[in-house]
Amino acid sequence: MRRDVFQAIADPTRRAIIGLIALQAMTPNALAEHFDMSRQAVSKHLRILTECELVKPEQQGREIYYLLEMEKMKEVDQWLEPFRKIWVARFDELDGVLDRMKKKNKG
Amino acid sequence: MRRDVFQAIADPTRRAIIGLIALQAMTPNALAEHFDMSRQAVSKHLRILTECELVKPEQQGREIYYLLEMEKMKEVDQWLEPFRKIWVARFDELDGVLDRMKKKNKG
DNA sequence: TAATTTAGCAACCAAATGGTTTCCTAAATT
DNA sequence: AATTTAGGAAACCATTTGGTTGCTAAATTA
Repeated sequence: MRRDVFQAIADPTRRAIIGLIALQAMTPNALAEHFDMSRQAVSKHLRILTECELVKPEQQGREIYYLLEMEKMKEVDQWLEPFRKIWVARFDELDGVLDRMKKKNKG
Repeated sequence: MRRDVFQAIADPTRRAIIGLIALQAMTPNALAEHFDMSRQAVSKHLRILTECELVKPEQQGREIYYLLEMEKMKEVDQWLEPFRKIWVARFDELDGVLDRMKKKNKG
């Protein structure tokens, strides 16, 4: 099976989990309360997130807190980077067009 | 089935397709030459990308050029935004720490 | 007009997903 | 010592994925 960030964020439940633990580390039980599914289903998502290294389990007594590995999130950002450049370039282009239009109207 | 940007970019072949057509619109056959799989397999990925509205087919004679819908890519960027804020905040925090260290060494 | 090229569509298949339920172990509580 | 609680592991299931091959239709070329 594929185990990378893109696989990790493909599922909406997993994106929601990421959103929740970004605010604060949480246990599987606490997380499960936010979803309409069994604790085990959430645990499975946590396992995938752990395998993708987007999340790190930290034992605390009999509880396990899952924390977000922010570094891994940057991989998505990095993949996006060249595309962001393209749309910024297009915006600048449009900017130039608008500029020329203004000048034309003035003159 | 789920049909959103995150599903679209989950597959490495699809990410590669996106990368290729970001440079220039391409036909399924032209795309297939870049991969070690059948033209039909690539076409299936194009269908998913089209359903996710990340790509737009444009008929030209008997050829169909697929172009990237850059706007849709921004949805990933938008989802990332709050997380980016967090890691920027952490960097600033670290910055503050380094600053205080410097001052301590000076004094 | 006949042959070729482009590309979508359908059927098929093995493997992966996303969920369930049941079971087990280890800590914490009584 | 017995019980409750937290949470992982396994078995199971339906659906989806990602690939294959074979077909057809339309446009192009000879």
